[in-house]
Amino acid sequence: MTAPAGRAPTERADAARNRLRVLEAARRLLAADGFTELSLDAVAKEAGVGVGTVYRRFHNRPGLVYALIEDNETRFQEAFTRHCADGAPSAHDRLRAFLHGMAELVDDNRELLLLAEASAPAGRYRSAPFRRHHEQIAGMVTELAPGADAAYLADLLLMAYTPGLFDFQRTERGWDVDRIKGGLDVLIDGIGAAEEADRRLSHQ
Amino acid sequence: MTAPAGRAPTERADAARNRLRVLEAARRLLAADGFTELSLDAVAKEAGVGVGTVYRRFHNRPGLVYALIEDNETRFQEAFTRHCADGAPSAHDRLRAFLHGMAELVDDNRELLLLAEASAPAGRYRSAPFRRHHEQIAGMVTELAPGADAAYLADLLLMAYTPGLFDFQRTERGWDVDRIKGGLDVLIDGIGAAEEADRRLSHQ
DNA sequence: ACATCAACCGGAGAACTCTCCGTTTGGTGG
DNA sequence: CCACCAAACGGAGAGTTCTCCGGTTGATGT
Repeated sequence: MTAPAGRAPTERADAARNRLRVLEAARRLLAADGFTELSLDAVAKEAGVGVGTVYRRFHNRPGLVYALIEDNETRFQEAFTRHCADGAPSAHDRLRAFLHGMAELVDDNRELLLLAEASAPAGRYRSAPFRRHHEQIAGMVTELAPGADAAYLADLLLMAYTPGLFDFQRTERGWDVDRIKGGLDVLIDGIGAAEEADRRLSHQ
Repeated sequence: MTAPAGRAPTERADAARNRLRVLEAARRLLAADGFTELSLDAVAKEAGVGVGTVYRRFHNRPGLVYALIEDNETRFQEAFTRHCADGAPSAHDRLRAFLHGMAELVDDNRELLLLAEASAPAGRYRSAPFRRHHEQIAGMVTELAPGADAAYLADLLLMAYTPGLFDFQRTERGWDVDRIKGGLDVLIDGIGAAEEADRRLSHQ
């Protein structure tokens, strides 16, 4: 009668049980074999279910891995919402907080994200998290620089968190998260400054 | 004696013959089956060589597809070099020309690039073209804004050409190339403006 | 011409992804 | 308690990717 509070209307008991089994099996295999590979075949075997079950529920590897990360993502969103409620910060400050927080979120889940997007990287732009983040960033950019192409700038800002790039910068280039945050700051200031310059020009 | 002018020192005749066969077979299959898939097994069969031969020479699908695009890339580089020779344009103008030209290059080869990075997207950052472009862009950014983190900004500018994103913007969002160029212009101006603002602040 | 050998060839085979569909089962209304 | 069926299960199988290694061959020096 009452929906089980977890998922969509009335998830069957066996489905719920198997969902947990699969997620736990995935965590177990990742802990054992490292974060560089995760065969869904192996996950199914470890979970004691058929491969069909795994694929029906999670669609593909990114789907499974995102399910593993979901909690961190919602915590990040809550933290951001809380920050916005504190003393009504300016668009500039909110954007900065969002981008910095995002950098930390991605850094914390670097290996998992990398694994997720090793396959099906094109699906990223259609995914729900990407769309949501895009909307949020575009909103703040519009506020900060009403004249600029907010949608495009939001795209580019989001690309800063592409797992492959992020990991490359952190690992191969040896940059720390602060350097990345600093780079993003330049961009934020640049967007604001370009807008200002634009305004001065057209109001001259 | 004389190197065959094509490749590394003394490519064997059979190797050269097979290389061409494979490339032609790939073009044939792409023309026939569309640009959404390209099985290297099928390419090998079509070319009349073993799969091992294909993989040894091109390593993986991106490798093969990049070989297919290589000509366009060198034409782009030559055009850019020519532009830089014309009347010594400013860093701002050169960067703008480079980014716009790149947008057209990527647009022209959209389908192939998308195909190439459908697998092995992480390899992108280590690839020779990426490194070369990065260096070129970073150089111009340094000239334009000596205070900013040129390496980071170059990374981000290059991410604008990620095949998945580019195709998404063009196809799903229905943007034309000019809109993308316009978005890049805002960024270029922003980088310059932020730098200027920075300078004013520190010289105050 | 011929011997030598590094480089190349080819395809069997291991591992993986994802689909398809016949079978089973949890939930519900009578 | 039972009958019903939408939903979930599972694993065989088709299609790929990529590796490995025994066999072959093109280039070179004599």
